[in-house]
Amino acid sequence: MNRFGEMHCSIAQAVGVVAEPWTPLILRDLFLGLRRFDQLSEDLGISRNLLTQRLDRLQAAGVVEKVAYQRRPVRYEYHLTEAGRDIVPALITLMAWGDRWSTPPGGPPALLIHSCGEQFTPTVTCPHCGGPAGADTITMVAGPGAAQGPGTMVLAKPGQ
Amino acid sequence: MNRFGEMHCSIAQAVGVVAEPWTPLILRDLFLGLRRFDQLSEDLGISRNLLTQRLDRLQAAGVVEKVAYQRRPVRYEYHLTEAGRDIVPALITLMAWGDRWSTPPGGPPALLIHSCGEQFTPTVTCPHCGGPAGADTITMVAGPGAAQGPGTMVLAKPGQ
DNA sequence: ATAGTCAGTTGATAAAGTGAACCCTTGATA
DNA sequence: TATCAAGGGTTCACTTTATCAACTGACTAT
Repeated sequence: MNRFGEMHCSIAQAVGVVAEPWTPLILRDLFLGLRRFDQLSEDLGISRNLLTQRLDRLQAAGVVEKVAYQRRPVRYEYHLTEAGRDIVPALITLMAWGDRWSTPPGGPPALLIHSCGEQFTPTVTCPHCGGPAGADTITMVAGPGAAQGPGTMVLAKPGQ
Repeated sequence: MNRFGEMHCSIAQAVGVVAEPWTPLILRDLFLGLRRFDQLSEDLGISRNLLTQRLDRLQAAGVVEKVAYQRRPVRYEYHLTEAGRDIVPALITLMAWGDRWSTPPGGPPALLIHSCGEQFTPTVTCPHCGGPAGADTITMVAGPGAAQGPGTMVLAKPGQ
């Protein structure tokens, strides 16, 4: 766990696990179906020792699992766990932001197809009313676990 | 622009801008209403030279703008631009993930209230059918701007 | 005159990341 | 029996980033 993981903030928690350099791209590749160390290494161009370290940390965080796919010699591949698959909505939301604000020449490199059959841009919504949830439609308030500490100046009440 | 910004992948684009260490937390604080250099520095505990550099990069990326709020002496504060406010859905999706998978003792540090009046957990959906968009309900396919290069092994067609 | 505020800059030290080469187990080939 | 190749790493020298503390500069308030 790094220093972000110690902050009393769920964004910092998430960032501490999945926003280290390269990690979001490792997760994307695992989602897209790459499984093997050498595939990830080749696709991303990340140095191999760092890939080892990242996969270890993701495994420790319960986001990725290492599975032996053969014996003699033992060889492993990496899969997303449930927690890992659950990060996909955040990844595609980031992807939509990237498409919108750094328009690549020639159009978006990738598109999303929903199980309903439509190509779509993911939208973050409130499950009660179905309306969009964005900077203009939400308010963040202190929750039951609010505490003082780094990164909590706004929400934590003094003296708590 | 760092090496992620050069990849032909919208996730890498977004990561290159908003997933450098500390940056998501800077954006969160700006969304929550912190504006001034010293407030950010104190709240986060980030070193001041790195905060300077991060704000410069965010400004260059068009995510943050620097506004003089007084003359004599000139003093600046930082605001989210439209692109910056548009990253909020991704931030709260990450926050929901953090709440779900690293349950903090005492409950979540922060809660979200939607403009409809309800406290909610953000959901990523397909705008056509309204259904949830997650690892099990989406497919990623090559888009018009697909190209070969680092991080594109799965989607880009060989020979393109 | 002295102290304090704000928004940084400077510089020494420590931590992370890079790139290339090497290692180990094993199956296949010469 | 070499020896080659595949897969999944580890080691090491080097470069880049980050941290921490102190300092600067332009002012205002006392």
